[in-house]
This record gives sequence, C-alpha cells and structure tokens, in this order.
Amino acid sequence: MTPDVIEQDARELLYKAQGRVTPARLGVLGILLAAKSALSHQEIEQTAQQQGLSFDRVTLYRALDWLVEQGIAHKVGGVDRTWRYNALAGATHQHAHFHCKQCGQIFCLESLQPALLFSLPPGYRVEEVEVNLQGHCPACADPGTN
Amino acid sequence: MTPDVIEQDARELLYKAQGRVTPARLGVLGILLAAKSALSHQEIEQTAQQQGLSFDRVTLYRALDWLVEQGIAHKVGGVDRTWRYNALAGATHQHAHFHCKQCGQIFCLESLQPALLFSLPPGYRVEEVEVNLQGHCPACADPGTN
DNA sequence: GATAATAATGCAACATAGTTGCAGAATATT
DNA sequence: AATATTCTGCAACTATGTTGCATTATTATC
Repeated sequence: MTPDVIEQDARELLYKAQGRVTPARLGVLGILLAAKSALSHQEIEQTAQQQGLSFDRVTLYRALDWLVEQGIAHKVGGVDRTWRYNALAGATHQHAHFHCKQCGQIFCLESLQPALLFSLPPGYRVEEVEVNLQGHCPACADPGTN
Repeated sequence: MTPDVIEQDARELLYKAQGRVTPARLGVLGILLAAKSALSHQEIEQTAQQQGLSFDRVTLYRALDWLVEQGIAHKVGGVDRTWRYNALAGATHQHAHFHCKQCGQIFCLESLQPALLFSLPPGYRVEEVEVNLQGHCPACADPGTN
C-alpha cells in the first residue's frame, strides 16, 4: 500500500463514522493502517513526528479512544502493560496477540481462537478473552528465511 | 488456615530463600498466602494497613519483586494493566487468569492450559503464555448457589 | 464563499503506577 | 556485643494516562 492509498482509506473510514475528519485523526489512522503490528501510543507519536505531523499527547489519546469507539481501531493490552492500537481491517475482535521478545513487535494471530475454552471449570461465564503469547516471531526465530 | 499457621508458613518460606526475614516480607507474604486471588499492590497495601502493618510504598514494591525473584510469589498482568501478585503454593507458572467484572477478583485457572497451542501459525516460537479471561465468576454469575 | 453551531485541539494541571539513589535502621553472623 | 551486609524510608523522578477549559478548526447552512 502506498501512502496515498492509505490516506484515502483513512479518509473513507473517517467519513463513514460520525465525527469530524481532522488532520490528527487522519494522521493517526494512516499510521495504524500502514503498520504491520499493533503500535503503542509512543510509537505512534514517534512515527507522526517522522512524518512531520504534530499533535498534542492528549489529542493522540483522544483520537485513539475515538477510533476505538467507532470500531475503526482496536485497543489491545500488551505484555508490557501498556495499550497498543491497530486498525482492524475486518478482523474479529477476539484473537490472540504475539509479542516478540526480540524485535518487540506485536502480531495479531487471527487463527488462534476456538481451541481455548474447553477445560474451563463450571460456573464461570466468560465474556472477554485476552491471549498474549511471548516468544520469537518467525523473522527473529529464524533470520535465514527472510 | 488460621493467621498463625499462615505466619508460620510465611516464615518458613522466607527462611528457605536467601535473604532476610523482615516484618515487611513476612507481612506481605502472609497477606498473599491468605488471599484467595491475586492482589494488586494497592490491595496489599490496604490489607496491611487493616492489620496494623505499615511500610513504605517502595518497600512493598521491593518486597514483592524479591518474592517473585525467589520464586515464592507470582506476578501476573491483569486486564486493567496493573500487576497483581499471589503466592504460588506449588502452582505451575503458566495458567490462565479469570477477572470477574462484578467483584473484581482475579482467579487462577490451573486447569486451562494445554488446549491453547495447536492452531498457532508456523514459525512462531512461544516462550510465555498469558491468558486473561473476563466475565463473571461462579459466585457472581449465580448468587443463588452460595 | 461567509456564518454559526458544534466538535476537536492544546495547554496546564492532575492522577496513578512504578523506579532510583542514598542515608539511616534492622538483620544475621561472628 | 560488634560487624558486615542487607532492608527500609524518604524524596525525587519517570511514564502512562486523564480532566477541565479556553481556543481553534470543521461542517452544515445560508
């Protein structure tokens, strides 16, 4: 995806939601769409700066919250206890996340889902599932293949 | 378990570890041993106050870190992105946690473990697993039975 | 294209979780 | 009882996240 295509995508997504299309939201959503893994607030801020964008820390928090509210982005709790965000392009809400200990990236594992529940003790009513795996991602586990 | 038995247990565990037996460590470990679920730093501090114990916030952090280092306690990341601690009486390290939305308690689910890994994409090397479930615990889901 | 209503932004200040350095106090060892 | 070592408490600090409010930008309407 080229930058312009991403910007266009971001713009469309924002139009569909009820709210205003602002540079901050466009920028943030663009960054999320371009990212291959979930980004922390800090990573987003840095990327924005590299792109010449600049907005307040608070604005970023609010833009992210808003994107999550609108169902455009996804807020995931990583192993380091900070929130990360990614733009879900039609992904289901409940899926596992893999945190690579080496490169630090977080990957969504859409496939790892149904195997979970069958040994749950009786009486528990499960409403949300969070699965965080840690280890080495394919690229870091076996650098030869890339 | 009565308070004295717990204190005795705590004392023994501390003796076995290499380090000093201090009131703070005894108190903290006692609280953890008496708890049915994983406690946050804040909850431990409150409980300690109720018992007439008093130590600095920092001391508590350090005591907890030390207990974790010694393998006496277990540090788990809850859904609210804060750390919680519990004294693991022979429990395996890798098990799921259940966070009750109503009573806020966190339960360890020792049974929920082996079903996890089989649909993982190839290439990932998993070294740690964190499973956080949210919902209603048996007591809150069906108050009649208690 | 200008105007008005509404919504988003920036700033400052605050809240909470957690960390670090260091002097003084407590523990274990002899 | 004296010593070396290790904890503790204090103060200050960092990082993450939140709130209130005045200012600015967006969008719908004219």
